[in-house]
Amino acid sequence: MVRVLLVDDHPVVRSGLRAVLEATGRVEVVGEAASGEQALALVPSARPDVVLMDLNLGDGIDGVTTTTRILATGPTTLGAARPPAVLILTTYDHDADIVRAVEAGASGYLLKDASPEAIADAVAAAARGETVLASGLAQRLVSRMRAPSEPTLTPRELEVLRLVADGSSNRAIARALFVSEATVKTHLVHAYEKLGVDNRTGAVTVARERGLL
Amino acid sequence: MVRVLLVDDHPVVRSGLRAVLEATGRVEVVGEAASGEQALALVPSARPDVVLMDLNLGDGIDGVTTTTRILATGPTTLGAARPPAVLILTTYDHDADIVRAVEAGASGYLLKDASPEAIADAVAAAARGETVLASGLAQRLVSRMRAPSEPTLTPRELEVLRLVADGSSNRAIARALFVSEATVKTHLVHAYEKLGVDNRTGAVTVARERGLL
DNA sequence: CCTCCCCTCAACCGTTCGGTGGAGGTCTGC
DNA sequence: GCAGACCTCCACCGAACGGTTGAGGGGAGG
Repeated sequence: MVRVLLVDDHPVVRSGLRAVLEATGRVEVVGEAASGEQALALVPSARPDVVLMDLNLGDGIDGVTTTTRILATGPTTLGAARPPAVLILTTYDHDADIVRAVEAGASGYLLKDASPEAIADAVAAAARGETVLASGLAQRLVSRMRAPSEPTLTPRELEVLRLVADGSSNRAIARALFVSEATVKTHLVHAYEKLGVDNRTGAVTVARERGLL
Repeated sequence: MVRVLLVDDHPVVRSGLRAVLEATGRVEVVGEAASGEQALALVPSARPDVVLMDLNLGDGIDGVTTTTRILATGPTTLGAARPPAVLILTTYDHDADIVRAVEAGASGYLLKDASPEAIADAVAAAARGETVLASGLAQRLVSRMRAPSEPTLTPRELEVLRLVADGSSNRAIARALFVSEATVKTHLVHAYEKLGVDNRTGAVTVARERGLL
């Protein structure tokens, strides 16, 4: 029996996962958490083999952070030989956080519209130490490694873009970030190039589509 | 026993709802549909008292359309005395479609992060013919009736705004809509006033927040 | 019929943006 | 130590945008 901890802020989804997993007869749900904080508190006592975690946890710490912390719990914490595998569950395929979670050490990710069989299989695979990636992300990771066809915005560029999204003028952004207007324009021009657009509104839309904002 | 039909494109959510509802002992799940089309096909034979419907059904016809059609099935269809009550289930509180669904005759709406008790209560209330509205929308409906503090964008303004969101220039929008650039600017100025902003990027953001795009 | 709303267009103005081509600074990693 | 990335800033230009006023036509509804 694979010991699983469910982490999702929706009670209904937790019930559904529990029903789906227990129906397989191969999985034992050893706990449920409605937030990242709860999950972190439960891991030591519940000692799951696999943590099935929603990325979008509403208020509180997010799924990526929770994943990082769970995987950081070394052998020192209680008697666990090693931290549990973390399997990411998410609604949207185009969530930039997925990449971050996998880079943080998650064993894979699943879409919420997956079939019960697919979910059960993925849990079993994660318990065996394997990695499970749905197609979309696999492609994205490969392409990111191979050729950075989707360039990364620098922190400063992102910061500027966030203010642009609010409808701020370059002057306002400059004041907010304590830099000159020229600097703001430079950041924006760079962001335009990276996003493949030629104006601020398009940049905001593309950034949103890629989950950068 | 209240007869309920579940409509959601996520198998996990359907399982969760089934588990939650059947645990109350007052509800019988008489069917599950993964799409609007399936739901419409199942209603006559399953004869539910209440249809619990997700607004976001992925591909195919959407939740609002499905709701409209279900409620349009009069006594002519089979032996049903009247169409079932439709209870909307949605993830986001700020979805403009909620208002449309309620206007289409839905008996109320629930958020997916609601507690099992709240969901069961809402289903029971809907079966009794009552209306259940979560707080957010109730306020919105009231305020929309009382004072249009949240003005409505005209169809043309929305159309322009959608193109703006893609990063199109006024000139490009004018060409796309076969009007002059002056007209585009007029629409935009009106939209800015209604949305309480003073530039296109801010307008897009506010419109997105309000679920208008 | 007359009003109200929506869509359409024009001309003019000042402001803001987008694009270019620089330049100097810090910090990281090889 | 030096390349490379990142952040900072300047000056200039044309293009696009935001704001205003004014105006005409069509459809819905009292």
